[in-house]
Amino acid sequence: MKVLLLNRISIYLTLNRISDFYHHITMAKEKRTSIKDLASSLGVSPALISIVLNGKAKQYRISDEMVKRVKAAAKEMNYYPNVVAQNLRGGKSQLIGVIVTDISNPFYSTISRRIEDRANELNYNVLFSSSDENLENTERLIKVLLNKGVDGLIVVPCDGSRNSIAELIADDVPLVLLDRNFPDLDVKYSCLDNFKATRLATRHLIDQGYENISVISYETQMNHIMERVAGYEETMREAGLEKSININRINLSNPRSEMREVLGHLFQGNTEAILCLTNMLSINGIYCLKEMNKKIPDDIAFVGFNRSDVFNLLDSPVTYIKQPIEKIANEAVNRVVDLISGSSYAADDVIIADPELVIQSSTPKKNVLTHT
Amino acid sequence: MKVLLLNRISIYLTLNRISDFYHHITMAKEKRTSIKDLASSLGVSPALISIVLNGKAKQYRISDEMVKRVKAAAKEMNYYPNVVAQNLRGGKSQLIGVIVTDISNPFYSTISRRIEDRANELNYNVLFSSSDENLENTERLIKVLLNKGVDGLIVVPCDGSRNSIAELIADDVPLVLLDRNFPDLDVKYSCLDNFKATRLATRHLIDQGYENISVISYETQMNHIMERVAGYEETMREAGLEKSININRINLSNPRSEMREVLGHLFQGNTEAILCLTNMLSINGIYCLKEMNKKIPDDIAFVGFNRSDVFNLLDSPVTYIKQPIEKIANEAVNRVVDLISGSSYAADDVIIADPELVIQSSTPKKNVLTHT
DNA sequence: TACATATGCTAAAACGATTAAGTAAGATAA
DNA sequence: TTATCTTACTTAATCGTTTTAGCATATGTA
Repeated sequence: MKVLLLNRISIYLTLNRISDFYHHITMAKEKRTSIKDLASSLGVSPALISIVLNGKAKQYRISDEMVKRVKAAAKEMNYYPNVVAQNLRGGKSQLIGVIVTDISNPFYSTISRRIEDRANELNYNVLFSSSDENLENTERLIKVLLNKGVDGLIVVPCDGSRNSIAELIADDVPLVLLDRNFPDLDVKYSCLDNFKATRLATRHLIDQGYENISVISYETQMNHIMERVAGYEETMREAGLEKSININRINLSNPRSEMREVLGHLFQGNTEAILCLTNMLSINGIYCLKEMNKKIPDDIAFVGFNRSDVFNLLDSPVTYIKQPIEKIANEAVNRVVDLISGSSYAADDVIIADPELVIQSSTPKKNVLTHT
Repeated sequence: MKVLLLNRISIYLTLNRISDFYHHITMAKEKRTSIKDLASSLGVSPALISIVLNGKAKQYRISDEMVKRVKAAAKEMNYYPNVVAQNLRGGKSQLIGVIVTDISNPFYSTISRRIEDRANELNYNVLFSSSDENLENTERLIKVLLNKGVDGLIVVPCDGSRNSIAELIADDVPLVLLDRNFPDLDVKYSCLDNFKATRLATRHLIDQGYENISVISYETQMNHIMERVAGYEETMREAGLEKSININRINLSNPRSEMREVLGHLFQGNTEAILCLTNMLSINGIYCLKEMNKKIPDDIAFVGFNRSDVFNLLDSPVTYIKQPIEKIANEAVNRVVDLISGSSYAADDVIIADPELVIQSSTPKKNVLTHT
């Protein structure tokens, strides 16, 4: 359009004037309509416009006639409010800040997608960011997001972030923890029932006839992992298998080589079944087993955590613990919006979602294999 | 802290007064330091503070003595600027809106992560959203993001969005297309060299001795897919294999069953090698081949698109076309920031990134298999 | 002595929206 | 007739920052 116009008109212009014309176009670039523009175009005060467009016409006894005119003008002049100004004035930004550990991690990208959709349903937008499980990043991102004027936060807290989270609570920032929580803090959260998750998996393995069940976990103080470990331990103990409890912790700085080492150990012992406590550990484990030419389930039974395409591609698809991602994400958003606006979308103060065990052929009845 | 304090003092208070006290605490909640606070604490004007903290002291001939005092006070009172106010004043939000088709798709979540990081490096934040390849969603999201006051947009355009994109350009919205583009529009973009990508793959297959190479694509008018098809076709023609050109298009509404059908056809014909034009098609293809008990590469050679964990888990890891995701994401951000602020971070006006072919054992020399 | 120049700062408007408080004009009541 | 109440608006302050224009005071020059 612009170019067409320029071509048509420039016929009549000297070179000098063309640049004037250009300048004029640039200057004339339709600035976004503000409340003032609407006001002066209707010959009324800016306040009136604001009142009408915020649905407070009744309260301020603005005439129906005027309300109509204002709305018509707003539509015609394509007015939409400047969120930055609204935000400064002390209003809300309709923005939720989300900190996950890594948005490119399939678990968190799936959860983020659902957070996005739910937030949109409730008329919020989402600022995502990734902490890389790093405390400094987490603290920086919290500051950045608050500084951006987000109305509330959904945070996957990393190791060591307890105090930062406590500060947020003390400052009355609307906050919901996701995926993990700090049981000693009075904070809202939306998590898997991690204890039940490994309990379910361990019970299943025991029911299938396995006794020497080993866990692969990683080094952390985070509550969600400790719960997973506890679920395994307690179930083993209940079954009188306390002597077989075997927990292997991997340092995340070099997961592949540490996994190799751990698996090497396990095969020197009498481990019959492996339970991996995270998705990343599961996938690494599967890769390493393949490297070592060990077959699931012939050489070892295997239970993974969270779905992965990789699980279903094996000759024996992998039994895994499935999280109700939709529910966890939905309720996190519901809760934070409740905190922000006093609404009551959330089913509960705190969400501890039930896991599901998707049973596939990586965990067959043990006697089928050994006694036939 | 708050609770401790409350307990101590409440001893002396009636119930009524406790709520007063609570109210008082809430009111007293340390408000964030503003420029005004600094100014009055130093007995100078707010302008001076702003000038000093923006490094314009020289320009405004502020004394060195004063500069020191201001900086010391700012540090001591833990001042940091209110970004919302800065944005209002400067008309910028330091926000980039990003529309991908689905943030939970591994390709886009990986690219989003890099967009996030690069944007942060340039002092921007990112609003992500997902269009689900849907035109209405795309148009709605563009509006929503502009309403949020984003300074610029990075968009993965969906089928049929040409006109919406053209409008954005006409409105001078800083915009960079990602992953796909419209060659007839004068718009910035950051994409893979799609033609070269399939050219590379097809060439490789031909070099390995395959002649009957079939492509699996999907129904779309989008340029990036047409380029991929063209790269294949032209390479086949150059090699004198025009008669073997075989392009199969799948409707995305039901990919798995359509894939089964297509593969069934291919096995009835004389296809020796399959080239899948997207990651999703590749993974679906691999699943279906497994279902059909067909082995890669014994029964058929296979080239995939974009990396996937699945590719490397097969007995013969899959040869695939690798995109320089980092570069594509980086340059998209660079470009849009350049458009917004007149900087010049981007290497070029338009980025057409070189693909890389990661050669693995799914595409062995043909004669090795057939003539030994 | 008078004028110009340098120095070191301040005043005030602006960005766009919201809202408590106020006002003017007409209607109603005493 | 005067006081009171409605109605339908407006005024002006405010959020926190930036920036242009200006104002004293001090110093230098002729």
